[in-house]
Amino acid sequence: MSEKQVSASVIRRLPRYYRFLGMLAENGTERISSGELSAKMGLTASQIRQDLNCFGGFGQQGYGYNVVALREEIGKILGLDLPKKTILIGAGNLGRAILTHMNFEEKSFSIAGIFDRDENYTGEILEGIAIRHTDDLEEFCQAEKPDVAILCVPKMASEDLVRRLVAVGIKGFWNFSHYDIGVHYPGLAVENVHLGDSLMTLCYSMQDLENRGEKEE
Amino acid sequence: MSEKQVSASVIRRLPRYYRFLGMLAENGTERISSGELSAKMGLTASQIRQDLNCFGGFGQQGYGYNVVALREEIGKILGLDLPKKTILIGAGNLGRAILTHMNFEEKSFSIAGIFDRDENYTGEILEGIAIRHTDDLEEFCQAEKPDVAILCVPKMASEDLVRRLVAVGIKGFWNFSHYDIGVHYPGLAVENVHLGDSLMTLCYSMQDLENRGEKEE
DNA sequence: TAGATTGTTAATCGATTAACAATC
DNA sequence: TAGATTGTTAATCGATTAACAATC
Repeated sequence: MSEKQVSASVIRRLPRYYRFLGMLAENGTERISSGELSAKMGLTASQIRQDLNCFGGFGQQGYGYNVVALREEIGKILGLDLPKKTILIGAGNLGRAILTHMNFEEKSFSIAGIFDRDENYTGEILEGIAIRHTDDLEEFCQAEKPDVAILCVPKMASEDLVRRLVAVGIKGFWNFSHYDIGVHYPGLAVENVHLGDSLMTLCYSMQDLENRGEKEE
Repeated sequence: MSEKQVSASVIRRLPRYYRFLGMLAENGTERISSGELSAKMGLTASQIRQDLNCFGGFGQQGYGYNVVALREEIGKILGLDLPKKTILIGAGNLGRAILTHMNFEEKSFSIAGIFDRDENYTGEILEGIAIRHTDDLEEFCQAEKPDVAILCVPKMASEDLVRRLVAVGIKGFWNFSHYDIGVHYPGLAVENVHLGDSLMTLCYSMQDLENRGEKEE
């Protein structure tokens, strides 16, 4: 049962399928065809069928796909059911916003600890968890063996922190810092969030929109 | 002087170039070749040269690229110098984190107003700006004519808000809500940030890492 | 000048789309 | 059964990589 490597392009679309199927399920839609779904999502029916068939045949000819069943399959493919013990590094504005805004449990992430280097934060309770000082990172990780770290610290602090976290066995990073983990540590699971890049891309689109408008005049 | 449409794949790489060149400039590096830069960034020299040549020849044979000059060129291509009057909708945890964490001015975004539907927030000052009630949105926008809205509200609230914002002339959205603006309003500049999708992608990578590990045993 | 490195064209690779036979 | 829609193969399209002549 050799699993053929699935391309990153396909994987990146799975969460979006998962979201749309969730919405459909909420609306009580029972079944959907690739054609209907493609119209809603703004892509081609072919692509949807190709994407899904990387993982198996989840549909039925002449019927389409069962919304709830397909959603669950995609959830399993993504590993949303795999438990992931998680720590948050950096309890500033961004760390707190992420902590409260994400539905971690829903995706089987459990927040086991929160760390910050600011001693004024130490002991403060966020979402039922006391903030620890970064000095206690090693001790905590050796005891608790977390899998994932959410990195909400400035770039300057990241290099050292990543080294320490990798040393105590962290295998996955949700990286909001601007330190390029992937380049330095291959073989980890890293997901970089560069909000600045996203804002710059919007910037380009705005300019592009304006240029196009001028040309039409 | 017909500008050929540049592909989204190229555009999405520009902010990353911009960031790396910024780092190099900080370190005092004066010039860099596509080969050196590709090694640092984990991509091919060919790709860098191809990407840059979508916009013009910024290098010099036998020498490479001037770091500071190239960075500025990319900034201009992205439109970082184009002023963008911006409003924030939703002053909850996430909105506040974004407000304080992003370097808006650096990219010529100026925050002109902040709105929230929670009356308890009205009048509160964030970064020198008083939070307004969402009811005052139209009046404010007709007077101030902002270009961009940062949408940090729940999905439920977004549909109505986007309709209202488009009506008063907002052309760009930095969208942290889960409402799919692009599908409903083509012809706007929209940049969606789906943190949940990013977290699910990390989830997949974790599972994948584990599977690979097991196979090797 | 000789060496280095770009700009650019050509070749390759992968991803998307189209088509259609299989089948519910 | 007839109609619909999948799973899957083949065709197309676009993006990445390789190669090399131009040139600083």
